Amino acid sequence: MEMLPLLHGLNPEQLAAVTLPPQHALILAGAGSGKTRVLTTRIAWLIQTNQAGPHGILAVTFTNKAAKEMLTRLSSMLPINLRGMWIGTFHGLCNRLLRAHHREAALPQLFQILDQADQLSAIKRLVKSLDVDDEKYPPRELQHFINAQKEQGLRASAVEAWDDFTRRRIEIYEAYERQCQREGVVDFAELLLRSFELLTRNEILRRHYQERFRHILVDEFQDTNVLQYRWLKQLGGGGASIFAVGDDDQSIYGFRGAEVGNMRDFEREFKVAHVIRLEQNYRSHGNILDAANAIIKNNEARLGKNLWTDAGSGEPIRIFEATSDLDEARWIVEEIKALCRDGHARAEIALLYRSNAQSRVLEHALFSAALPYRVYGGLRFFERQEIKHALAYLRLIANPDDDTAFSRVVNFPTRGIGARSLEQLADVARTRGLSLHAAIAQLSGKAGTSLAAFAALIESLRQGTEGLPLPEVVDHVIEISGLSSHYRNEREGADRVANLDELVNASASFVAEEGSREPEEEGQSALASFLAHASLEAGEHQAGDSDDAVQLMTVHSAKGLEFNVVFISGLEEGLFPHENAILEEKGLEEERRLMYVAVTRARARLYLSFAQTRMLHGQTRYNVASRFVDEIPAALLKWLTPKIRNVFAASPNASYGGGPSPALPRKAGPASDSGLSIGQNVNHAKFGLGVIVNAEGSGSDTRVQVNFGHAGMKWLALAVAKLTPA
DNA sequence: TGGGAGTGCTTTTTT
DNA sequence: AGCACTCCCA
Repeated sequence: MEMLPLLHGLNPEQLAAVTLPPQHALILAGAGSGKTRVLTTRIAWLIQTNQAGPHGILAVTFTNKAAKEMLTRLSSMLPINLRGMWIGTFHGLCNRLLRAHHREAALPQLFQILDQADQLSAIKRLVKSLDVDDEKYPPRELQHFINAQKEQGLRASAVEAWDDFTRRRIEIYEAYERQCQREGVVDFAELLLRSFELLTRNEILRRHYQERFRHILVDEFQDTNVLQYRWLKQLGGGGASIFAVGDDDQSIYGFRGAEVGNMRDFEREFKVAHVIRLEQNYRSHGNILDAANAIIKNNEARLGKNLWTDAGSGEPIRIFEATSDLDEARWIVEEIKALCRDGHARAEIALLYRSNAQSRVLEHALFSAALPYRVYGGLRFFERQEIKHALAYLRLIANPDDDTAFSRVVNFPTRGIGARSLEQLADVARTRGLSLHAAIAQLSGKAGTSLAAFAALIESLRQGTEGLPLPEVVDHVIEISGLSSHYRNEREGADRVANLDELVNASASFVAEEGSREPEEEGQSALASFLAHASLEAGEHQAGDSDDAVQLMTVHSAKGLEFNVVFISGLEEGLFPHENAILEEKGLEEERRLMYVAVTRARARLYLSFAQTRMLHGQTRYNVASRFVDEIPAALLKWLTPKIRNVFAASPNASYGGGPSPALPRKAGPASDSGLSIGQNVNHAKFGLGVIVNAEGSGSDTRVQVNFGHAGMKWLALAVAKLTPA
């Protein structure tokens, strides 16, 4: 018997994973080990060997991009129609489930989805109407609280009230639930929780889906939160096989509720017979992998895994110590220029940093050098102001009781409806238990007139678009609402007008795509699915000016990507690892995983850099090199600057070779009469080598703040502490 | 109603 | 420093 062509070229572990008999499986897939390939080949194999039909497969990812990628690869592997297959994000699939069973889920057919920003404004509105003290209960904090509860699977009634403060927050959570229900809107976490509850409560539906999906495949399993895991357990509870792929070493979203522990729990609770490890890396050269392995080895909480490659060790890792953030940026630009001269494509060069604030200096330097670049992580299409305005009008057509949408555009473009009128309206709505829109009819006087005119506008939009194809609906709404002319008259409005036009195009291509793919949603208003699409998929990040551009992004957004050349900048204690994370063990381990992710993005060449001083939040900070630099074996590193100032290495006496000494701003401060100055390296008997970052007081009262790296930031009295210049 | 001044925040981010 | 947000005045 011959092997299916689809299995050709898989290594033994990949093959074992792909062809596993129907049983629960945990695949530990290291960076660059062919994870997506295994996942898609597994699906193709199940179908080709008739173990499952497309109908019986559920595949879950975290991002729309990953879902799309999977679908694309699958359709090139299988010459069949994949329509019946459920591939998508957790949220997308839950949306699909809730749309199909909206009645059972107690939702209006055209329920709207609140994105993060919508949710926040809904909470702000609620806080105002409940007369909550927003100093004590900041809306942002409430939003976080509510989402955290939902992600634990907890309704307001189930949250434990341990103190008065929490009790009040629970009341607000409860009021928020009522408000959402009244308005017919759901937030992201609600999509998950609501569909989980639907399946819990409704045995018939539960069994239907449990019996339908015999194979459940999960991508990036290390990123699942508590609720997502329970959701999977429930769907798989009818004897399905769950095939979970993940990498605990790449879990970098703990800060927003991702639970790496789910991997261990899964292994235990589902009695996974043996975990398959994909450790052969097809991406990076040996030195890069060795560095990554050496770094991650310092983490305690690991399932354990060691990447290897047969690609040869390749080049050493280049490391540069800059005197300042500006100096660092300048050096990076010079290096990139040289790389481009050597024939490297700009798009194959990535510039990574820990936090977005770092991009400014880099962008400036790239811009000055006329190097095309593209920054990821900006405002996305569906998040733009003008787009959200247009969508709000569309939402009001679908559901005039959507108070969030109502509030957004009731006076935009301005039509003389001021804060006073809206307060009046909100009062009426509250006392009578009506939506803002419904409350208009109860209002008289001047406020009543202008608001009635707005209600009439919404009604005319609804009537004027009835039966029209979606793109024409969108176009009509943009024109008649006054948005279009408003932005045309605005000085800087040209881009916004263009974006509104683009929205019409987006709706047209949505219809074109959707019509060919979603037979199950027939009969449902195209408008509603378009609105859901807009919420669930915020759209491409801001397009770059040029296709062949240097790629700038945070380490987080680099996950899943790879480049021939990678720069990791700002490798400084306090920045990377971030100071907020250093204190707790878990935080530091997550930072280290982040570093691991960063390093493993590189195929052939990796640059590391750090700066002695950096401007942050309007203040100059004095830094020492990141501990992660020291976790890389010295033999793998090629220093482009003499190795000094590296507090973790025991060579404090190395001198700065050649050139002028680093241009540290040495202000004559209180510290100077002791022979010490800011920016100076010092030795301390207990804490070791550090750098002075701040000083206060004078004479015998002088205290200095010293960054000791490992030992942290300390304030020391000069009279007491024995500090010697290093 | 809109803009100017004052205030406060600032890790990472997808859905 | 830079940005978002609020508040107050013309």
